[in-house]
Amino acid sequence: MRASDRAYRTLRTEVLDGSLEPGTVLQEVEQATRLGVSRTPVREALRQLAADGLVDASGRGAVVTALSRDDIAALYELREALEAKAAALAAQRGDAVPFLLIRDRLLGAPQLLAQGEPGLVPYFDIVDDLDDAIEEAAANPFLATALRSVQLHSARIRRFSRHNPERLRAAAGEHLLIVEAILARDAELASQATHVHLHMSLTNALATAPGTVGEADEGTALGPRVA
Amino acid sequence: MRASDRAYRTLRTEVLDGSLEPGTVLQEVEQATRLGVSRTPVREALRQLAADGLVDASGRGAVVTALSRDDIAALYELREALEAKAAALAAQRGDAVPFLLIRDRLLGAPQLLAQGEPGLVPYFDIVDDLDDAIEEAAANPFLATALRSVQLHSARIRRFSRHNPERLRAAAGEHLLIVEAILARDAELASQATHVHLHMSLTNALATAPGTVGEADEGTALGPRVA
DNA sequence: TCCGACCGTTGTGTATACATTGGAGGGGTC
DNA sequence: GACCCCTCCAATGTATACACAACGGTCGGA
Repeated sequence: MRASDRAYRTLRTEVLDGSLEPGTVLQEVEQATRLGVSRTPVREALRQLAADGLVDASGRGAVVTALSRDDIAALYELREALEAKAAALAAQRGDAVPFLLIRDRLLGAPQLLAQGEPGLVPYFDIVDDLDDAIEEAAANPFLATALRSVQLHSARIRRFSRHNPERLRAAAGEHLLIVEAILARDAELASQATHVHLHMSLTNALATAPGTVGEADEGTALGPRVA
Repeated sequence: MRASDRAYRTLRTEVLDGSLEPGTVLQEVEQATRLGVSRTPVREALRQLAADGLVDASGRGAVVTALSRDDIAALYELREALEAKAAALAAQRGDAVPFLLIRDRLLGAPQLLAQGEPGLVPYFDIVDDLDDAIEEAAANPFLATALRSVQLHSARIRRFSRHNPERLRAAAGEHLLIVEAILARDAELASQATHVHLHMSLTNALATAPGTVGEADEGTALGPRVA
């Protein structure tokens, strides 16, 4: 694998899981040293992250972007537009088979979630596979690109709902409803069920998320951190 | 301005206006020579174009992407989801002033279009300013990013409607309806008016566009061209 | 003591040299 | 004659060197 890809994936993972907090300044030389590659692939990775909206490259050094509560609300507005459309298209066009499989897996989700922490990974695998199945069924490359972008940012929020099993159980039910609507080829219902799911999800996210995702509580006057 | 920005803008303009046709292979050394810069900024520009979806960078050399009729339909599906949402948000949140100004300008659009070719630039300026005003009024940075992406691809299609004054006059009326809905703070109407406009626009685009936008009719067996 | 200018340091932008990979073409063999 | 393999070449990937611009610190003057 190319060094630039490794650099990109490493940095992206660190931004998504919060080990690189918002406000962190990523400097080319510094990251090149840390990642054991030269500046060239790091530059490329930082440009990519900037295109993703995960860092802000204006000026000197790339700064990891913050996700304010307003940003989360805005992200969900976009998700609603995109995912409702995607669900509707999937209901119209999609092949039933993958959704049948996902339905079965979703029916087992409450058991998974009852296991606590170890069940979370397989649970989120189901949700991710559902996203992929809808994206595939919608058969629209432009929509797919836009969906991947919002999924990227949504991943930064997900870690807050990880510790809310009650919400996850409810979400599993909402996902099931979406799958049923797609299987019934009811585009309108699929769209509305998605709308409902995102509304509940946003409510939970805003209730769970701190003022600004990942922003350090200590030392706001310390200026940007350099990692 | 940075050399990489100049390279990016030059290449992007050439892709959008069709002077670099789909299938054209853009090689780093070649473009570096042509644009009078080194490979480094060209690499950056090509990466950016790939992120935009204007070139396909898989494998060796970046290939200018084609826009099939299916792609155009898919693009309009995404536009509908995004622009309907944006118009609705603009109706809910937007400041009326910019839309009042645009309404006045749109009322003069038929006169502009009656001038033929010289009126086209100011006409499309009005449309672009309306897009910007809606984007601004929607006050959603994620939606704004997605909108800019579809506008980029839409620009590749626009040159087909340039020579259809009748359609442009109708489109001006549809835009006016959207503006009126936003001014009336009627989110549902703004959304539906956008839906209608895009439906008509797509119908026209598919009627006007060749099988694959910009694809050479001669020599499909010649393999990719190198520019 | 405070303000401003100059210089040093640091970081990014660009160019170029070197490494590596992928592919095309030719030759050999089955 | 066709297919496979080997070799060579060209284009991309990576590293590094150089140039320029911005920020900070210090020194001098008011």
